[in-house]
Amino acid sequence: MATGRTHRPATRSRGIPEATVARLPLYLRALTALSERSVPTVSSEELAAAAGVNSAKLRKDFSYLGSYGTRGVGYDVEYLVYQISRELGLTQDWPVVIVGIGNLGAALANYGGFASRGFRVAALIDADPAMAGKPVAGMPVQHTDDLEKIIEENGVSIGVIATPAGAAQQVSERLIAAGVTSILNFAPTVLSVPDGVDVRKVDLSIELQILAFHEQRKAGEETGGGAEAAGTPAEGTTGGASGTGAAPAAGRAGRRLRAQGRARG
Amino acid sequence: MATGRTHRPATRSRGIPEATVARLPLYLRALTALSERSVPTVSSEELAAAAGVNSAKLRKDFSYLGSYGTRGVGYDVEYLVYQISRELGLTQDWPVVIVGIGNLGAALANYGGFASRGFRVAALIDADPAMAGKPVAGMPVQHTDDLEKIIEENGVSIGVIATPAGAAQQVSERLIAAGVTSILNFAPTVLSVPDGVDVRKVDLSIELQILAFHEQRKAGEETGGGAEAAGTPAEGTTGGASGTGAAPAAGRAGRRLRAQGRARG
DNA sequence: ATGTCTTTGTGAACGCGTGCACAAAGATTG
DNA sequence: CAATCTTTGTGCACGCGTTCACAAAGACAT
Repeated sequence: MATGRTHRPATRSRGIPEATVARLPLYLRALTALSERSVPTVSSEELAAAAGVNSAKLRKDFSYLGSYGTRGVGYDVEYLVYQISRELGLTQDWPVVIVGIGNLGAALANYGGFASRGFRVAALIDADPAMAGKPVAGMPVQHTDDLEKIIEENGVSIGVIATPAGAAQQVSERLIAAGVTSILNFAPTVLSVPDGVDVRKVDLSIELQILAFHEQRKAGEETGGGAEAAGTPAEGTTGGASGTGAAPAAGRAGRRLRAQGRARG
Repeated sequence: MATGRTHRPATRSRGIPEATVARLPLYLRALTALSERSVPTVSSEELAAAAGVNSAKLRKDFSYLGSYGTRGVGYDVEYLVYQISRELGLTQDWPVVIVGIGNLGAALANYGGFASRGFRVAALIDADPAMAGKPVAGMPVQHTDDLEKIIEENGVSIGVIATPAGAAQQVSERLIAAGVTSILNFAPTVLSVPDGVDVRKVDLSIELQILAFHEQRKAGEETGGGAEAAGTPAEGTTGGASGTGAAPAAGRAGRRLRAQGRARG
C-alpha cells in the first residue's frame, strides 16, 4: 500500500475500524462498475473477488455499517453504492486545493478520479510567479500569496501538497492556519501538524523501495540457494554477507531464473 | 498511507515483519538527511522523532536487522544508512520501466526520488504511436510493441503502470510474461497476478476518500452535536438519516467551526 | 578499576485485524 | 405451508504489530 497513516492513533472513528474505512473506497469502485453494467444485486463472494479481498472480511466490513444485505440473495448494488458513499461523505461536495503545480501537481489537476467522487479542484496554487495565470487543466494557476483568501472563500478543508520537500512543512502550516484540516502529502517529508488535523502520505519512492526489498529477496532465494533458510542472525561487519553474492549482476541473473513464478510458501 | 498491500499474505519475508519493511525507507530518508548534515550518531529517540514514529517501535524494528547500535551512545548514522540500504536492496541497481506516459507517467519519469535511491528509469513505454520518439524527461518514449524486448534487454524486474484502468490488466500480463515480478500500480483497478509477483497499489482517489470520511466525521461532531453518540445502528431506508443533516452546506458550515483544532480523544 | 549515567535491545502484555465456521434469515420450490 | 437451499451476519480463536518497562551493555568520569 502506497499510503501511510499518520496521526489518528488507533481510535475507531465511530465503531468503524480504520482498516475497514480504508477498504470502503475499494468496494465502492467495484460496486460502481457493477452499477454501470446494470447489475442489480451481488453476493459477498462476487463482490469480494471484484474488490480483491476475502469475502468474510467484506461481510464483516459491511456489518459495521449495518445490515444492508438480504440473506439468500446478496446486496442491492445501487443501495450499497449509496450507503457507502454516504458513509464516506461523498454525497457532499468537497472543494480541494492543490499546492505545488510541478509535474506531479499538474498530473493531479488533470486526474479524472477526483471529480467523479465528489471532489472538486477549487484552485491550483504555486509559489512561482511565472506560473501565475498559466492555465493547467483548464484552470489558471494562482499565486501562493492568495492561499489564505482562496481557502476561506471556497470553504476548503482538504489540501493536497505536491511541492518540493523543503516547502511542504511551511505550506501545511499556512493551509492549517487558514482552515484546512485534512492534508494529502506527496512531498517526501514528515509533516508535523496539530491535533485534529489528518495527514495521509503518498511517497512513490518508498513504494518502490518496498518492492525492491521483496525483489531482492526473490533473487537471493534462487541465486544464493538458501541464504535465509538457516535463519542466521545475519551480519559480520562488512557488506555482501547474506543474500547479495554478486550484487551488481544479481538483477539480471536472478531475473532470468525466476521467470515462471514459483509458488509462495 | 496511500498504499495497499496486495498478495503476500502475512508471510514474514525472512524474519523481518512486513510492517517493519514498510518503515525502513522512512528511517533511511531521515538518516540520509542527518548524513548530509554530517551528524555522526543519533539516538533512537531523535531518529524516531525525525521519522515520525515511536522510539520503541524504531528500536524493535532495528532489532530485526541486528544489533547496530551502541548502548549509551546511539546509532552510527553512516553505518546504519549502509545497513538499511543493503537490507532494502538499494545497493544494487534497479532498472524500472514506466508504462503509460500520460500526465502521471510523465510526472513519474521526472520524479527525482527514483534515481537517488538506486532506481533507474530504463524506458518509458506508451501505446499511443503519436507519443513514440517524443522526449519525456530527456528520454524518448517507446511503443508498447517493443515492451517485451525492452524488458529482456534491460533485465527489468520492476514495472510501473500508469495507464488508464482499462489497459492495466493486459499491460501487467505482458510485463509479467516478459519477466517482471514486481509492479507498482497507479491504475484504479485490481490486478490479478500469479503467485510470486508482488503488486503495490497507489490510488489517489482512495486516499482522498479516506480523508473525506474523517473530515465528514469532524464536521458532523460539531454541527450535528452527537449524531453518532447514541450508537444508533443507523438506517431507515432513504437518505439523510444520521450525520448529514444539511449535507450541501455542511462543508462550509463545519469548516468554519472547527478552525482551532480540537483535542482528539 | 569502580561507579554512575545513558541508551539500547527485548521479554511480555495487550489490542486490533483476519479468517473460520456456523447459526439465523430469508428466498424459492413443490 | 413445509422443506430445501443460498447467503448473510457474527462469535470465536489466532496471529501480527504495538507499546511498556526493564535488565544488560557500554561510555564516561573519577
